[in-house]
Amino acid sequence: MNNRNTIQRQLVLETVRSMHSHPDADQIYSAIVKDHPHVSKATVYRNLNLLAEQGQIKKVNVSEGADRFDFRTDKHHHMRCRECGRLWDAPDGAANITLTGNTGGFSVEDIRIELVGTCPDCKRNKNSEV
Amino acid sequence: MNNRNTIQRQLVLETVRSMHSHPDADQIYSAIVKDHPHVSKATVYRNLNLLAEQGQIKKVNVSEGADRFDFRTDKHHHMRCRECGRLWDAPDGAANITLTGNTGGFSVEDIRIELVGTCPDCKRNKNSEV
DNA sequence: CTAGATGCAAACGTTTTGCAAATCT
DNA sequence: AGATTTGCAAAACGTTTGCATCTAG
Repeated sequence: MNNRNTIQRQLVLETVRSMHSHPDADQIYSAIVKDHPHVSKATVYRNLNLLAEQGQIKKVNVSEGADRFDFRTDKHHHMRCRECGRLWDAPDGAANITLTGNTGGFSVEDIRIELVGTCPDCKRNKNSEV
Repeated sequence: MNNRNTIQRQLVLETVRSMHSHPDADQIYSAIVKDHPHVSKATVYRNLNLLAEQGQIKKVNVSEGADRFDFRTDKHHHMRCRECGRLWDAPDGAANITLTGNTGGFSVEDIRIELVGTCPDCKRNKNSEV
């Protein structure tokens, strides 16, 4: 049997599903530990990886800092604000990528896209700083 | 004055320019230390970051493992082989991305694309394994 | 009963940092 | 001379691992 239903695993899954802010492992761990001080960070990491492998959650690799985790498992892109570091979901159809064939014998199996820029909140702050 | 012309900085720049295999900091360091045993890894890191900031080389963030460095500074995408980990330049026009406007007030300033798959070499090895 | 999961602490790989000494300009 | 850069070692950071213990099925 693989995939036992431990309290820890349920907690990790529930916590990721409840946090819609693309948290990293540490934020998920902190949220869990608040109510369950006995849970260890290693277990959180192990379960995040396992749940991501199983497709129950998604691991989002970002170009700066720790990996984020996403309760959304459907295909969508992310926008990272270079000011505050927050990750945003790109609206459906915001970015469209097409492979135009010639990859010189390299088989493309996955495409990772990250839109980097400035979020509305940080744009506002920048303006008011002037 | 910013940007002194130290031997170490020249070495880092020359070494990156001479290695066309998308090396990581450690590989660049090893290549330098071979002939200049006194150079420290911290200096290599500091210069790689500085040269990348100045646009003389490019830092390529990949979704697995250490950052790579690229002598090419022109805009192009990369393909990462999940078998051997090597990075390949995507031929011009291999991938085409278009922003279709609606990013909900988020200003996109940069688009990072990584094509993940299997390189020709590793495809060949896989077949002969069967 | 036992394969699988946990907690802990220690190790890991990558990168940055504090500081005194050295070096460019 | 003076600001910048270096080397070194130590720390930071995010993540994984070894191992003895525990637990779900």
